[in-house]
Amino acid sequence: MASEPFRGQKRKREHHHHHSKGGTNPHVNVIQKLDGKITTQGGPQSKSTLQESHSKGGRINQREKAKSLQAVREQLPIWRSRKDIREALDQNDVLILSGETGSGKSTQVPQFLLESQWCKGQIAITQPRRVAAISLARRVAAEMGTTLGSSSPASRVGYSVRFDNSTSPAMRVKYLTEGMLLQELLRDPWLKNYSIVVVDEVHERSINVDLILGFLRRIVTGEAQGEGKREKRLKVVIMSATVDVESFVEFFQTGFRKIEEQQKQEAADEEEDNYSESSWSGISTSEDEKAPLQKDNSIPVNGNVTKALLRFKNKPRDKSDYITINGKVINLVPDRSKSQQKEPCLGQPNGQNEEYRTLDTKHVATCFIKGRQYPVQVFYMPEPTNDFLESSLTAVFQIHYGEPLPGDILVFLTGQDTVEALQKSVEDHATGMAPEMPKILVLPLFAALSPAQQAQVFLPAHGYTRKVILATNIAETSLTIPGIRYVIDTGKAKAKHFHNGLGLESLLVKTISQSSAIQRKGRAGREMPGKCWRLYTEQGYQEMEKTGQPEILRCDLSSALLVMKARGVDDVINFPLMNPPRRDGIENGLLHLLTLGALTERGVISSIGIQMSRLPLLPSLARVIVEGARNDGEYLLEIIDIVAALTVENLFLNPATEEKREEADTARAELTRRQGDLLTFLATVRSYAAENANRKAWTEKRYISHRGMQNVMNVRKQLRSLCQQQKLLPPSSSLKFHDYDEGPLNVSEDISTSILKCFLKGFHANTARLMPDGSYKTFVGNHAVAIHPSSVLFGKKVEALMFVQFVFTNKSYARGVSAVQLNWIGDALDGGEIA
DNA sequence: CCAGGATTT
Repeated sequence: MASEPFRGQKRKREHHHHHSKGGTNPHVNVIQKLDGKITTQGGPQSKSTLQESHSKGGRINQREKAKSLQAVREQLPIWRSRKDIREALDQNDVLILSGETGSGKSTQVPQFLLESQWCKGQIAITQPRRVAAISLARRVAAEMGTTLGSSSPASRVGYSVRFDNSTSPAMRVKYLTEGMLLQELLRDPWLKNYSIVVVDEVHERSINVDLILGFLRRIVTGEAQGEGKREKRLKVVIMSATVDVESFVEFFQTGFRKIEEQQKQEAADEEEDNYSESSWSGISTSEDEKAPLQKDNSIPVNGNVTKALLRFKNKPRDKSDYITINGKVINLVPDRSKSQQKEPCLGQPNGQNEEYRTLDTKHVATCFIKGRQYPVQVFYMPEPTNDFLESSLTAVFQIHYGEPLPGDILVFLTGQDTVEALQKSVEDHATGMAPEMPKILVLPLFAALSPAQQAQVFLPAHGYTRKVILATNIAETSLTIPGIRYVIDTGKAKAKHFHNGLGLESLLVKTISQSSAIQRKGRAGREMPGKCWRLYTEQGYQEMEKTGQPEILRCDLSSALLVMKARGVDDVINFPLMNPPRRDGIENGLLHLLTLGALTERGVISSIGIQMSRLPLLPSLARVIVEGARNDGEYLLEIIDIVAALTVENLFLNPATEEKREEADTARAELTRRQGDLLTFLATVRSYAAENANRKAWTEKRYISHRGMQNVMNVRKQLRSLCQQQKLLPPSSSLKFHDYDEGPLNVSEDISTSILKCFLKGFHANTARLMPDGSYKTFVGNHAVAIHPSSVLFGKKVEALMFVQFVFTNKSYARGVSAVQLNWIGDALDGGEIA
């Protein structure tokens, strides 16, 4: 074993919060399966205590339960602030509430506000994850002494997540996922159902949260224009775990300030038409400079060259950004300033909401709530390490020899490869331990693991044994593991990053942020005082970014832009975002939507775009569905099956041993199609659907995820239903193959070709051709690309490829690969996707 | 010539 890294180490104590016994979650007693993920639930709200009953006795029981929970509520740190929180929102539109772990904010804030005089509608609380939305709703229902959602029409608490809606008419408090609120925004742009929207876990800065904050700011400040305004004001609560309250305050105040300045400006404009120059994000706005940004999007196909010359121009007042393609001028930001201006709406001074206009800082209140966590002692390395696996190994045994039981160890690693490597080395070393030492049980934990394997982590080890859990980031926020007292933090994680010019995403190991490090450390202090070993120096910690980069700065923006366009945001460049993405990222996303036909030449969402936006899919995949609906939707059911499979990650499991891998290969052989992964998915979905006897055994034999296939069937059902609603599919009664239980497993060559041609409508930019040396080069940009080893086409040579994902890890890989013909790619472009 | 951090509609 390597030398001890922590000898002569620096010690430091952080965050000694007050703690009283009988905290929120002293023991965890229920394992709940949801969506293939195992989650724990806190003790007091265990499943058995929440079994709803419609009998009278059951209701009395509920009330008694709620009464006993009241005492627990009053112990929460946030309880003392309930009056302040209510008053803050009596006087302000926005409250930024920063509450540390264990403060009770996610369960209590909605209950406090329910009693506010102005709160007549529903309260929405958004969560980034499904499980959180459901378990919080369950907890709050118990505290309020009411049944949960759909179990009774009188229920006052419910939740809404995809595939699982538990709501009722009398409901006042609704927990929902961020994605669900964005979906509601499509139907109800002013969120009229709600008196308050509470946005929880904002510090995670998911792209959905950033979009939601933008939409909420537009509503609450009056930046949003158009018809259908609210009669009552919307209140907004932003809840964050970290201390960077400032940026959220600034974000909302900017909105209020902007409206005031706009109104002053309008008054001034009565006298003088002001054409002052302004610039956005460093882009020159000079009129003389004809092409401040110019890009050659040449796509050579069949000798023809489609030139997409991108030119931007900006007149600050009318924002008529446009692209020129083959001499055609196409607006990206349509000018609706003439038609939209004078509409009286929320927040404008001539309306009944005059108090909006008293512009001082009173629009935005802030509040800080102490958390309740056990103290965690932190150790740093005296010197940086260049081999975190070796350091982890040393640290595991240093803890095992030096720290008492009970107390399990959680190690944060980067991915499946590092988890498996460390598992092997820890197990090897453990065999050489003295027999009187406690045993070590090593448990891997990452998303691709089967639910049964994930469940191992939550079971107590029997005998004189210490659990060592080797996890990816999944254990940082998504899963909470009981019994952890020692955390080893490598300071690394894999992060995805989208590269605009290349249309390529990378998945690379990066140094984590300080807030991630704090979050990881906190995993040791949930049930008792703990210790955290950071496999980097204290200086290393100081040099980390304070927070991680928001997702919106790291991803393909076409999806987010379609979300905005479909919800009436034409001027996407001025949509309020806390961290506006680079201009070229927006251009790229808009251009992508344009080539998909989701936008018209004027930059307005097209009928195709509207259809796409109603599908819970990436724009490219949504476009494939819409394409499949043309020609009488002949192959749309097949396409839906494939798309459904594409949306589910880790469908085909990767067995740990070589032997099992071969077993999987032979079992899957009947599903494999030489045309590639897409048609292999089709055969898989149909074959699974046709299996009536034992679907679980069917998946196990083939090393296919059972949960994953169940998910595929859910998505398939949803896509079919959405397509029927939009008349992309005929109603089910006249549908020949409504369910493929009887459908053919194989499709003809002609049908395969038609299907792949539909996919080219969404993915013509993701194509590559075979080079003389046997490698593949993309059509767009001529970049080298290799077929991913998980593909059925791995190692095969075909004249051209189409792929669903282009990702850089060790090198550039194509995933979701199909064999196509060169001339199909030309056809896809001639078909007029630039409508 | 050999591999996918985590969410979500």
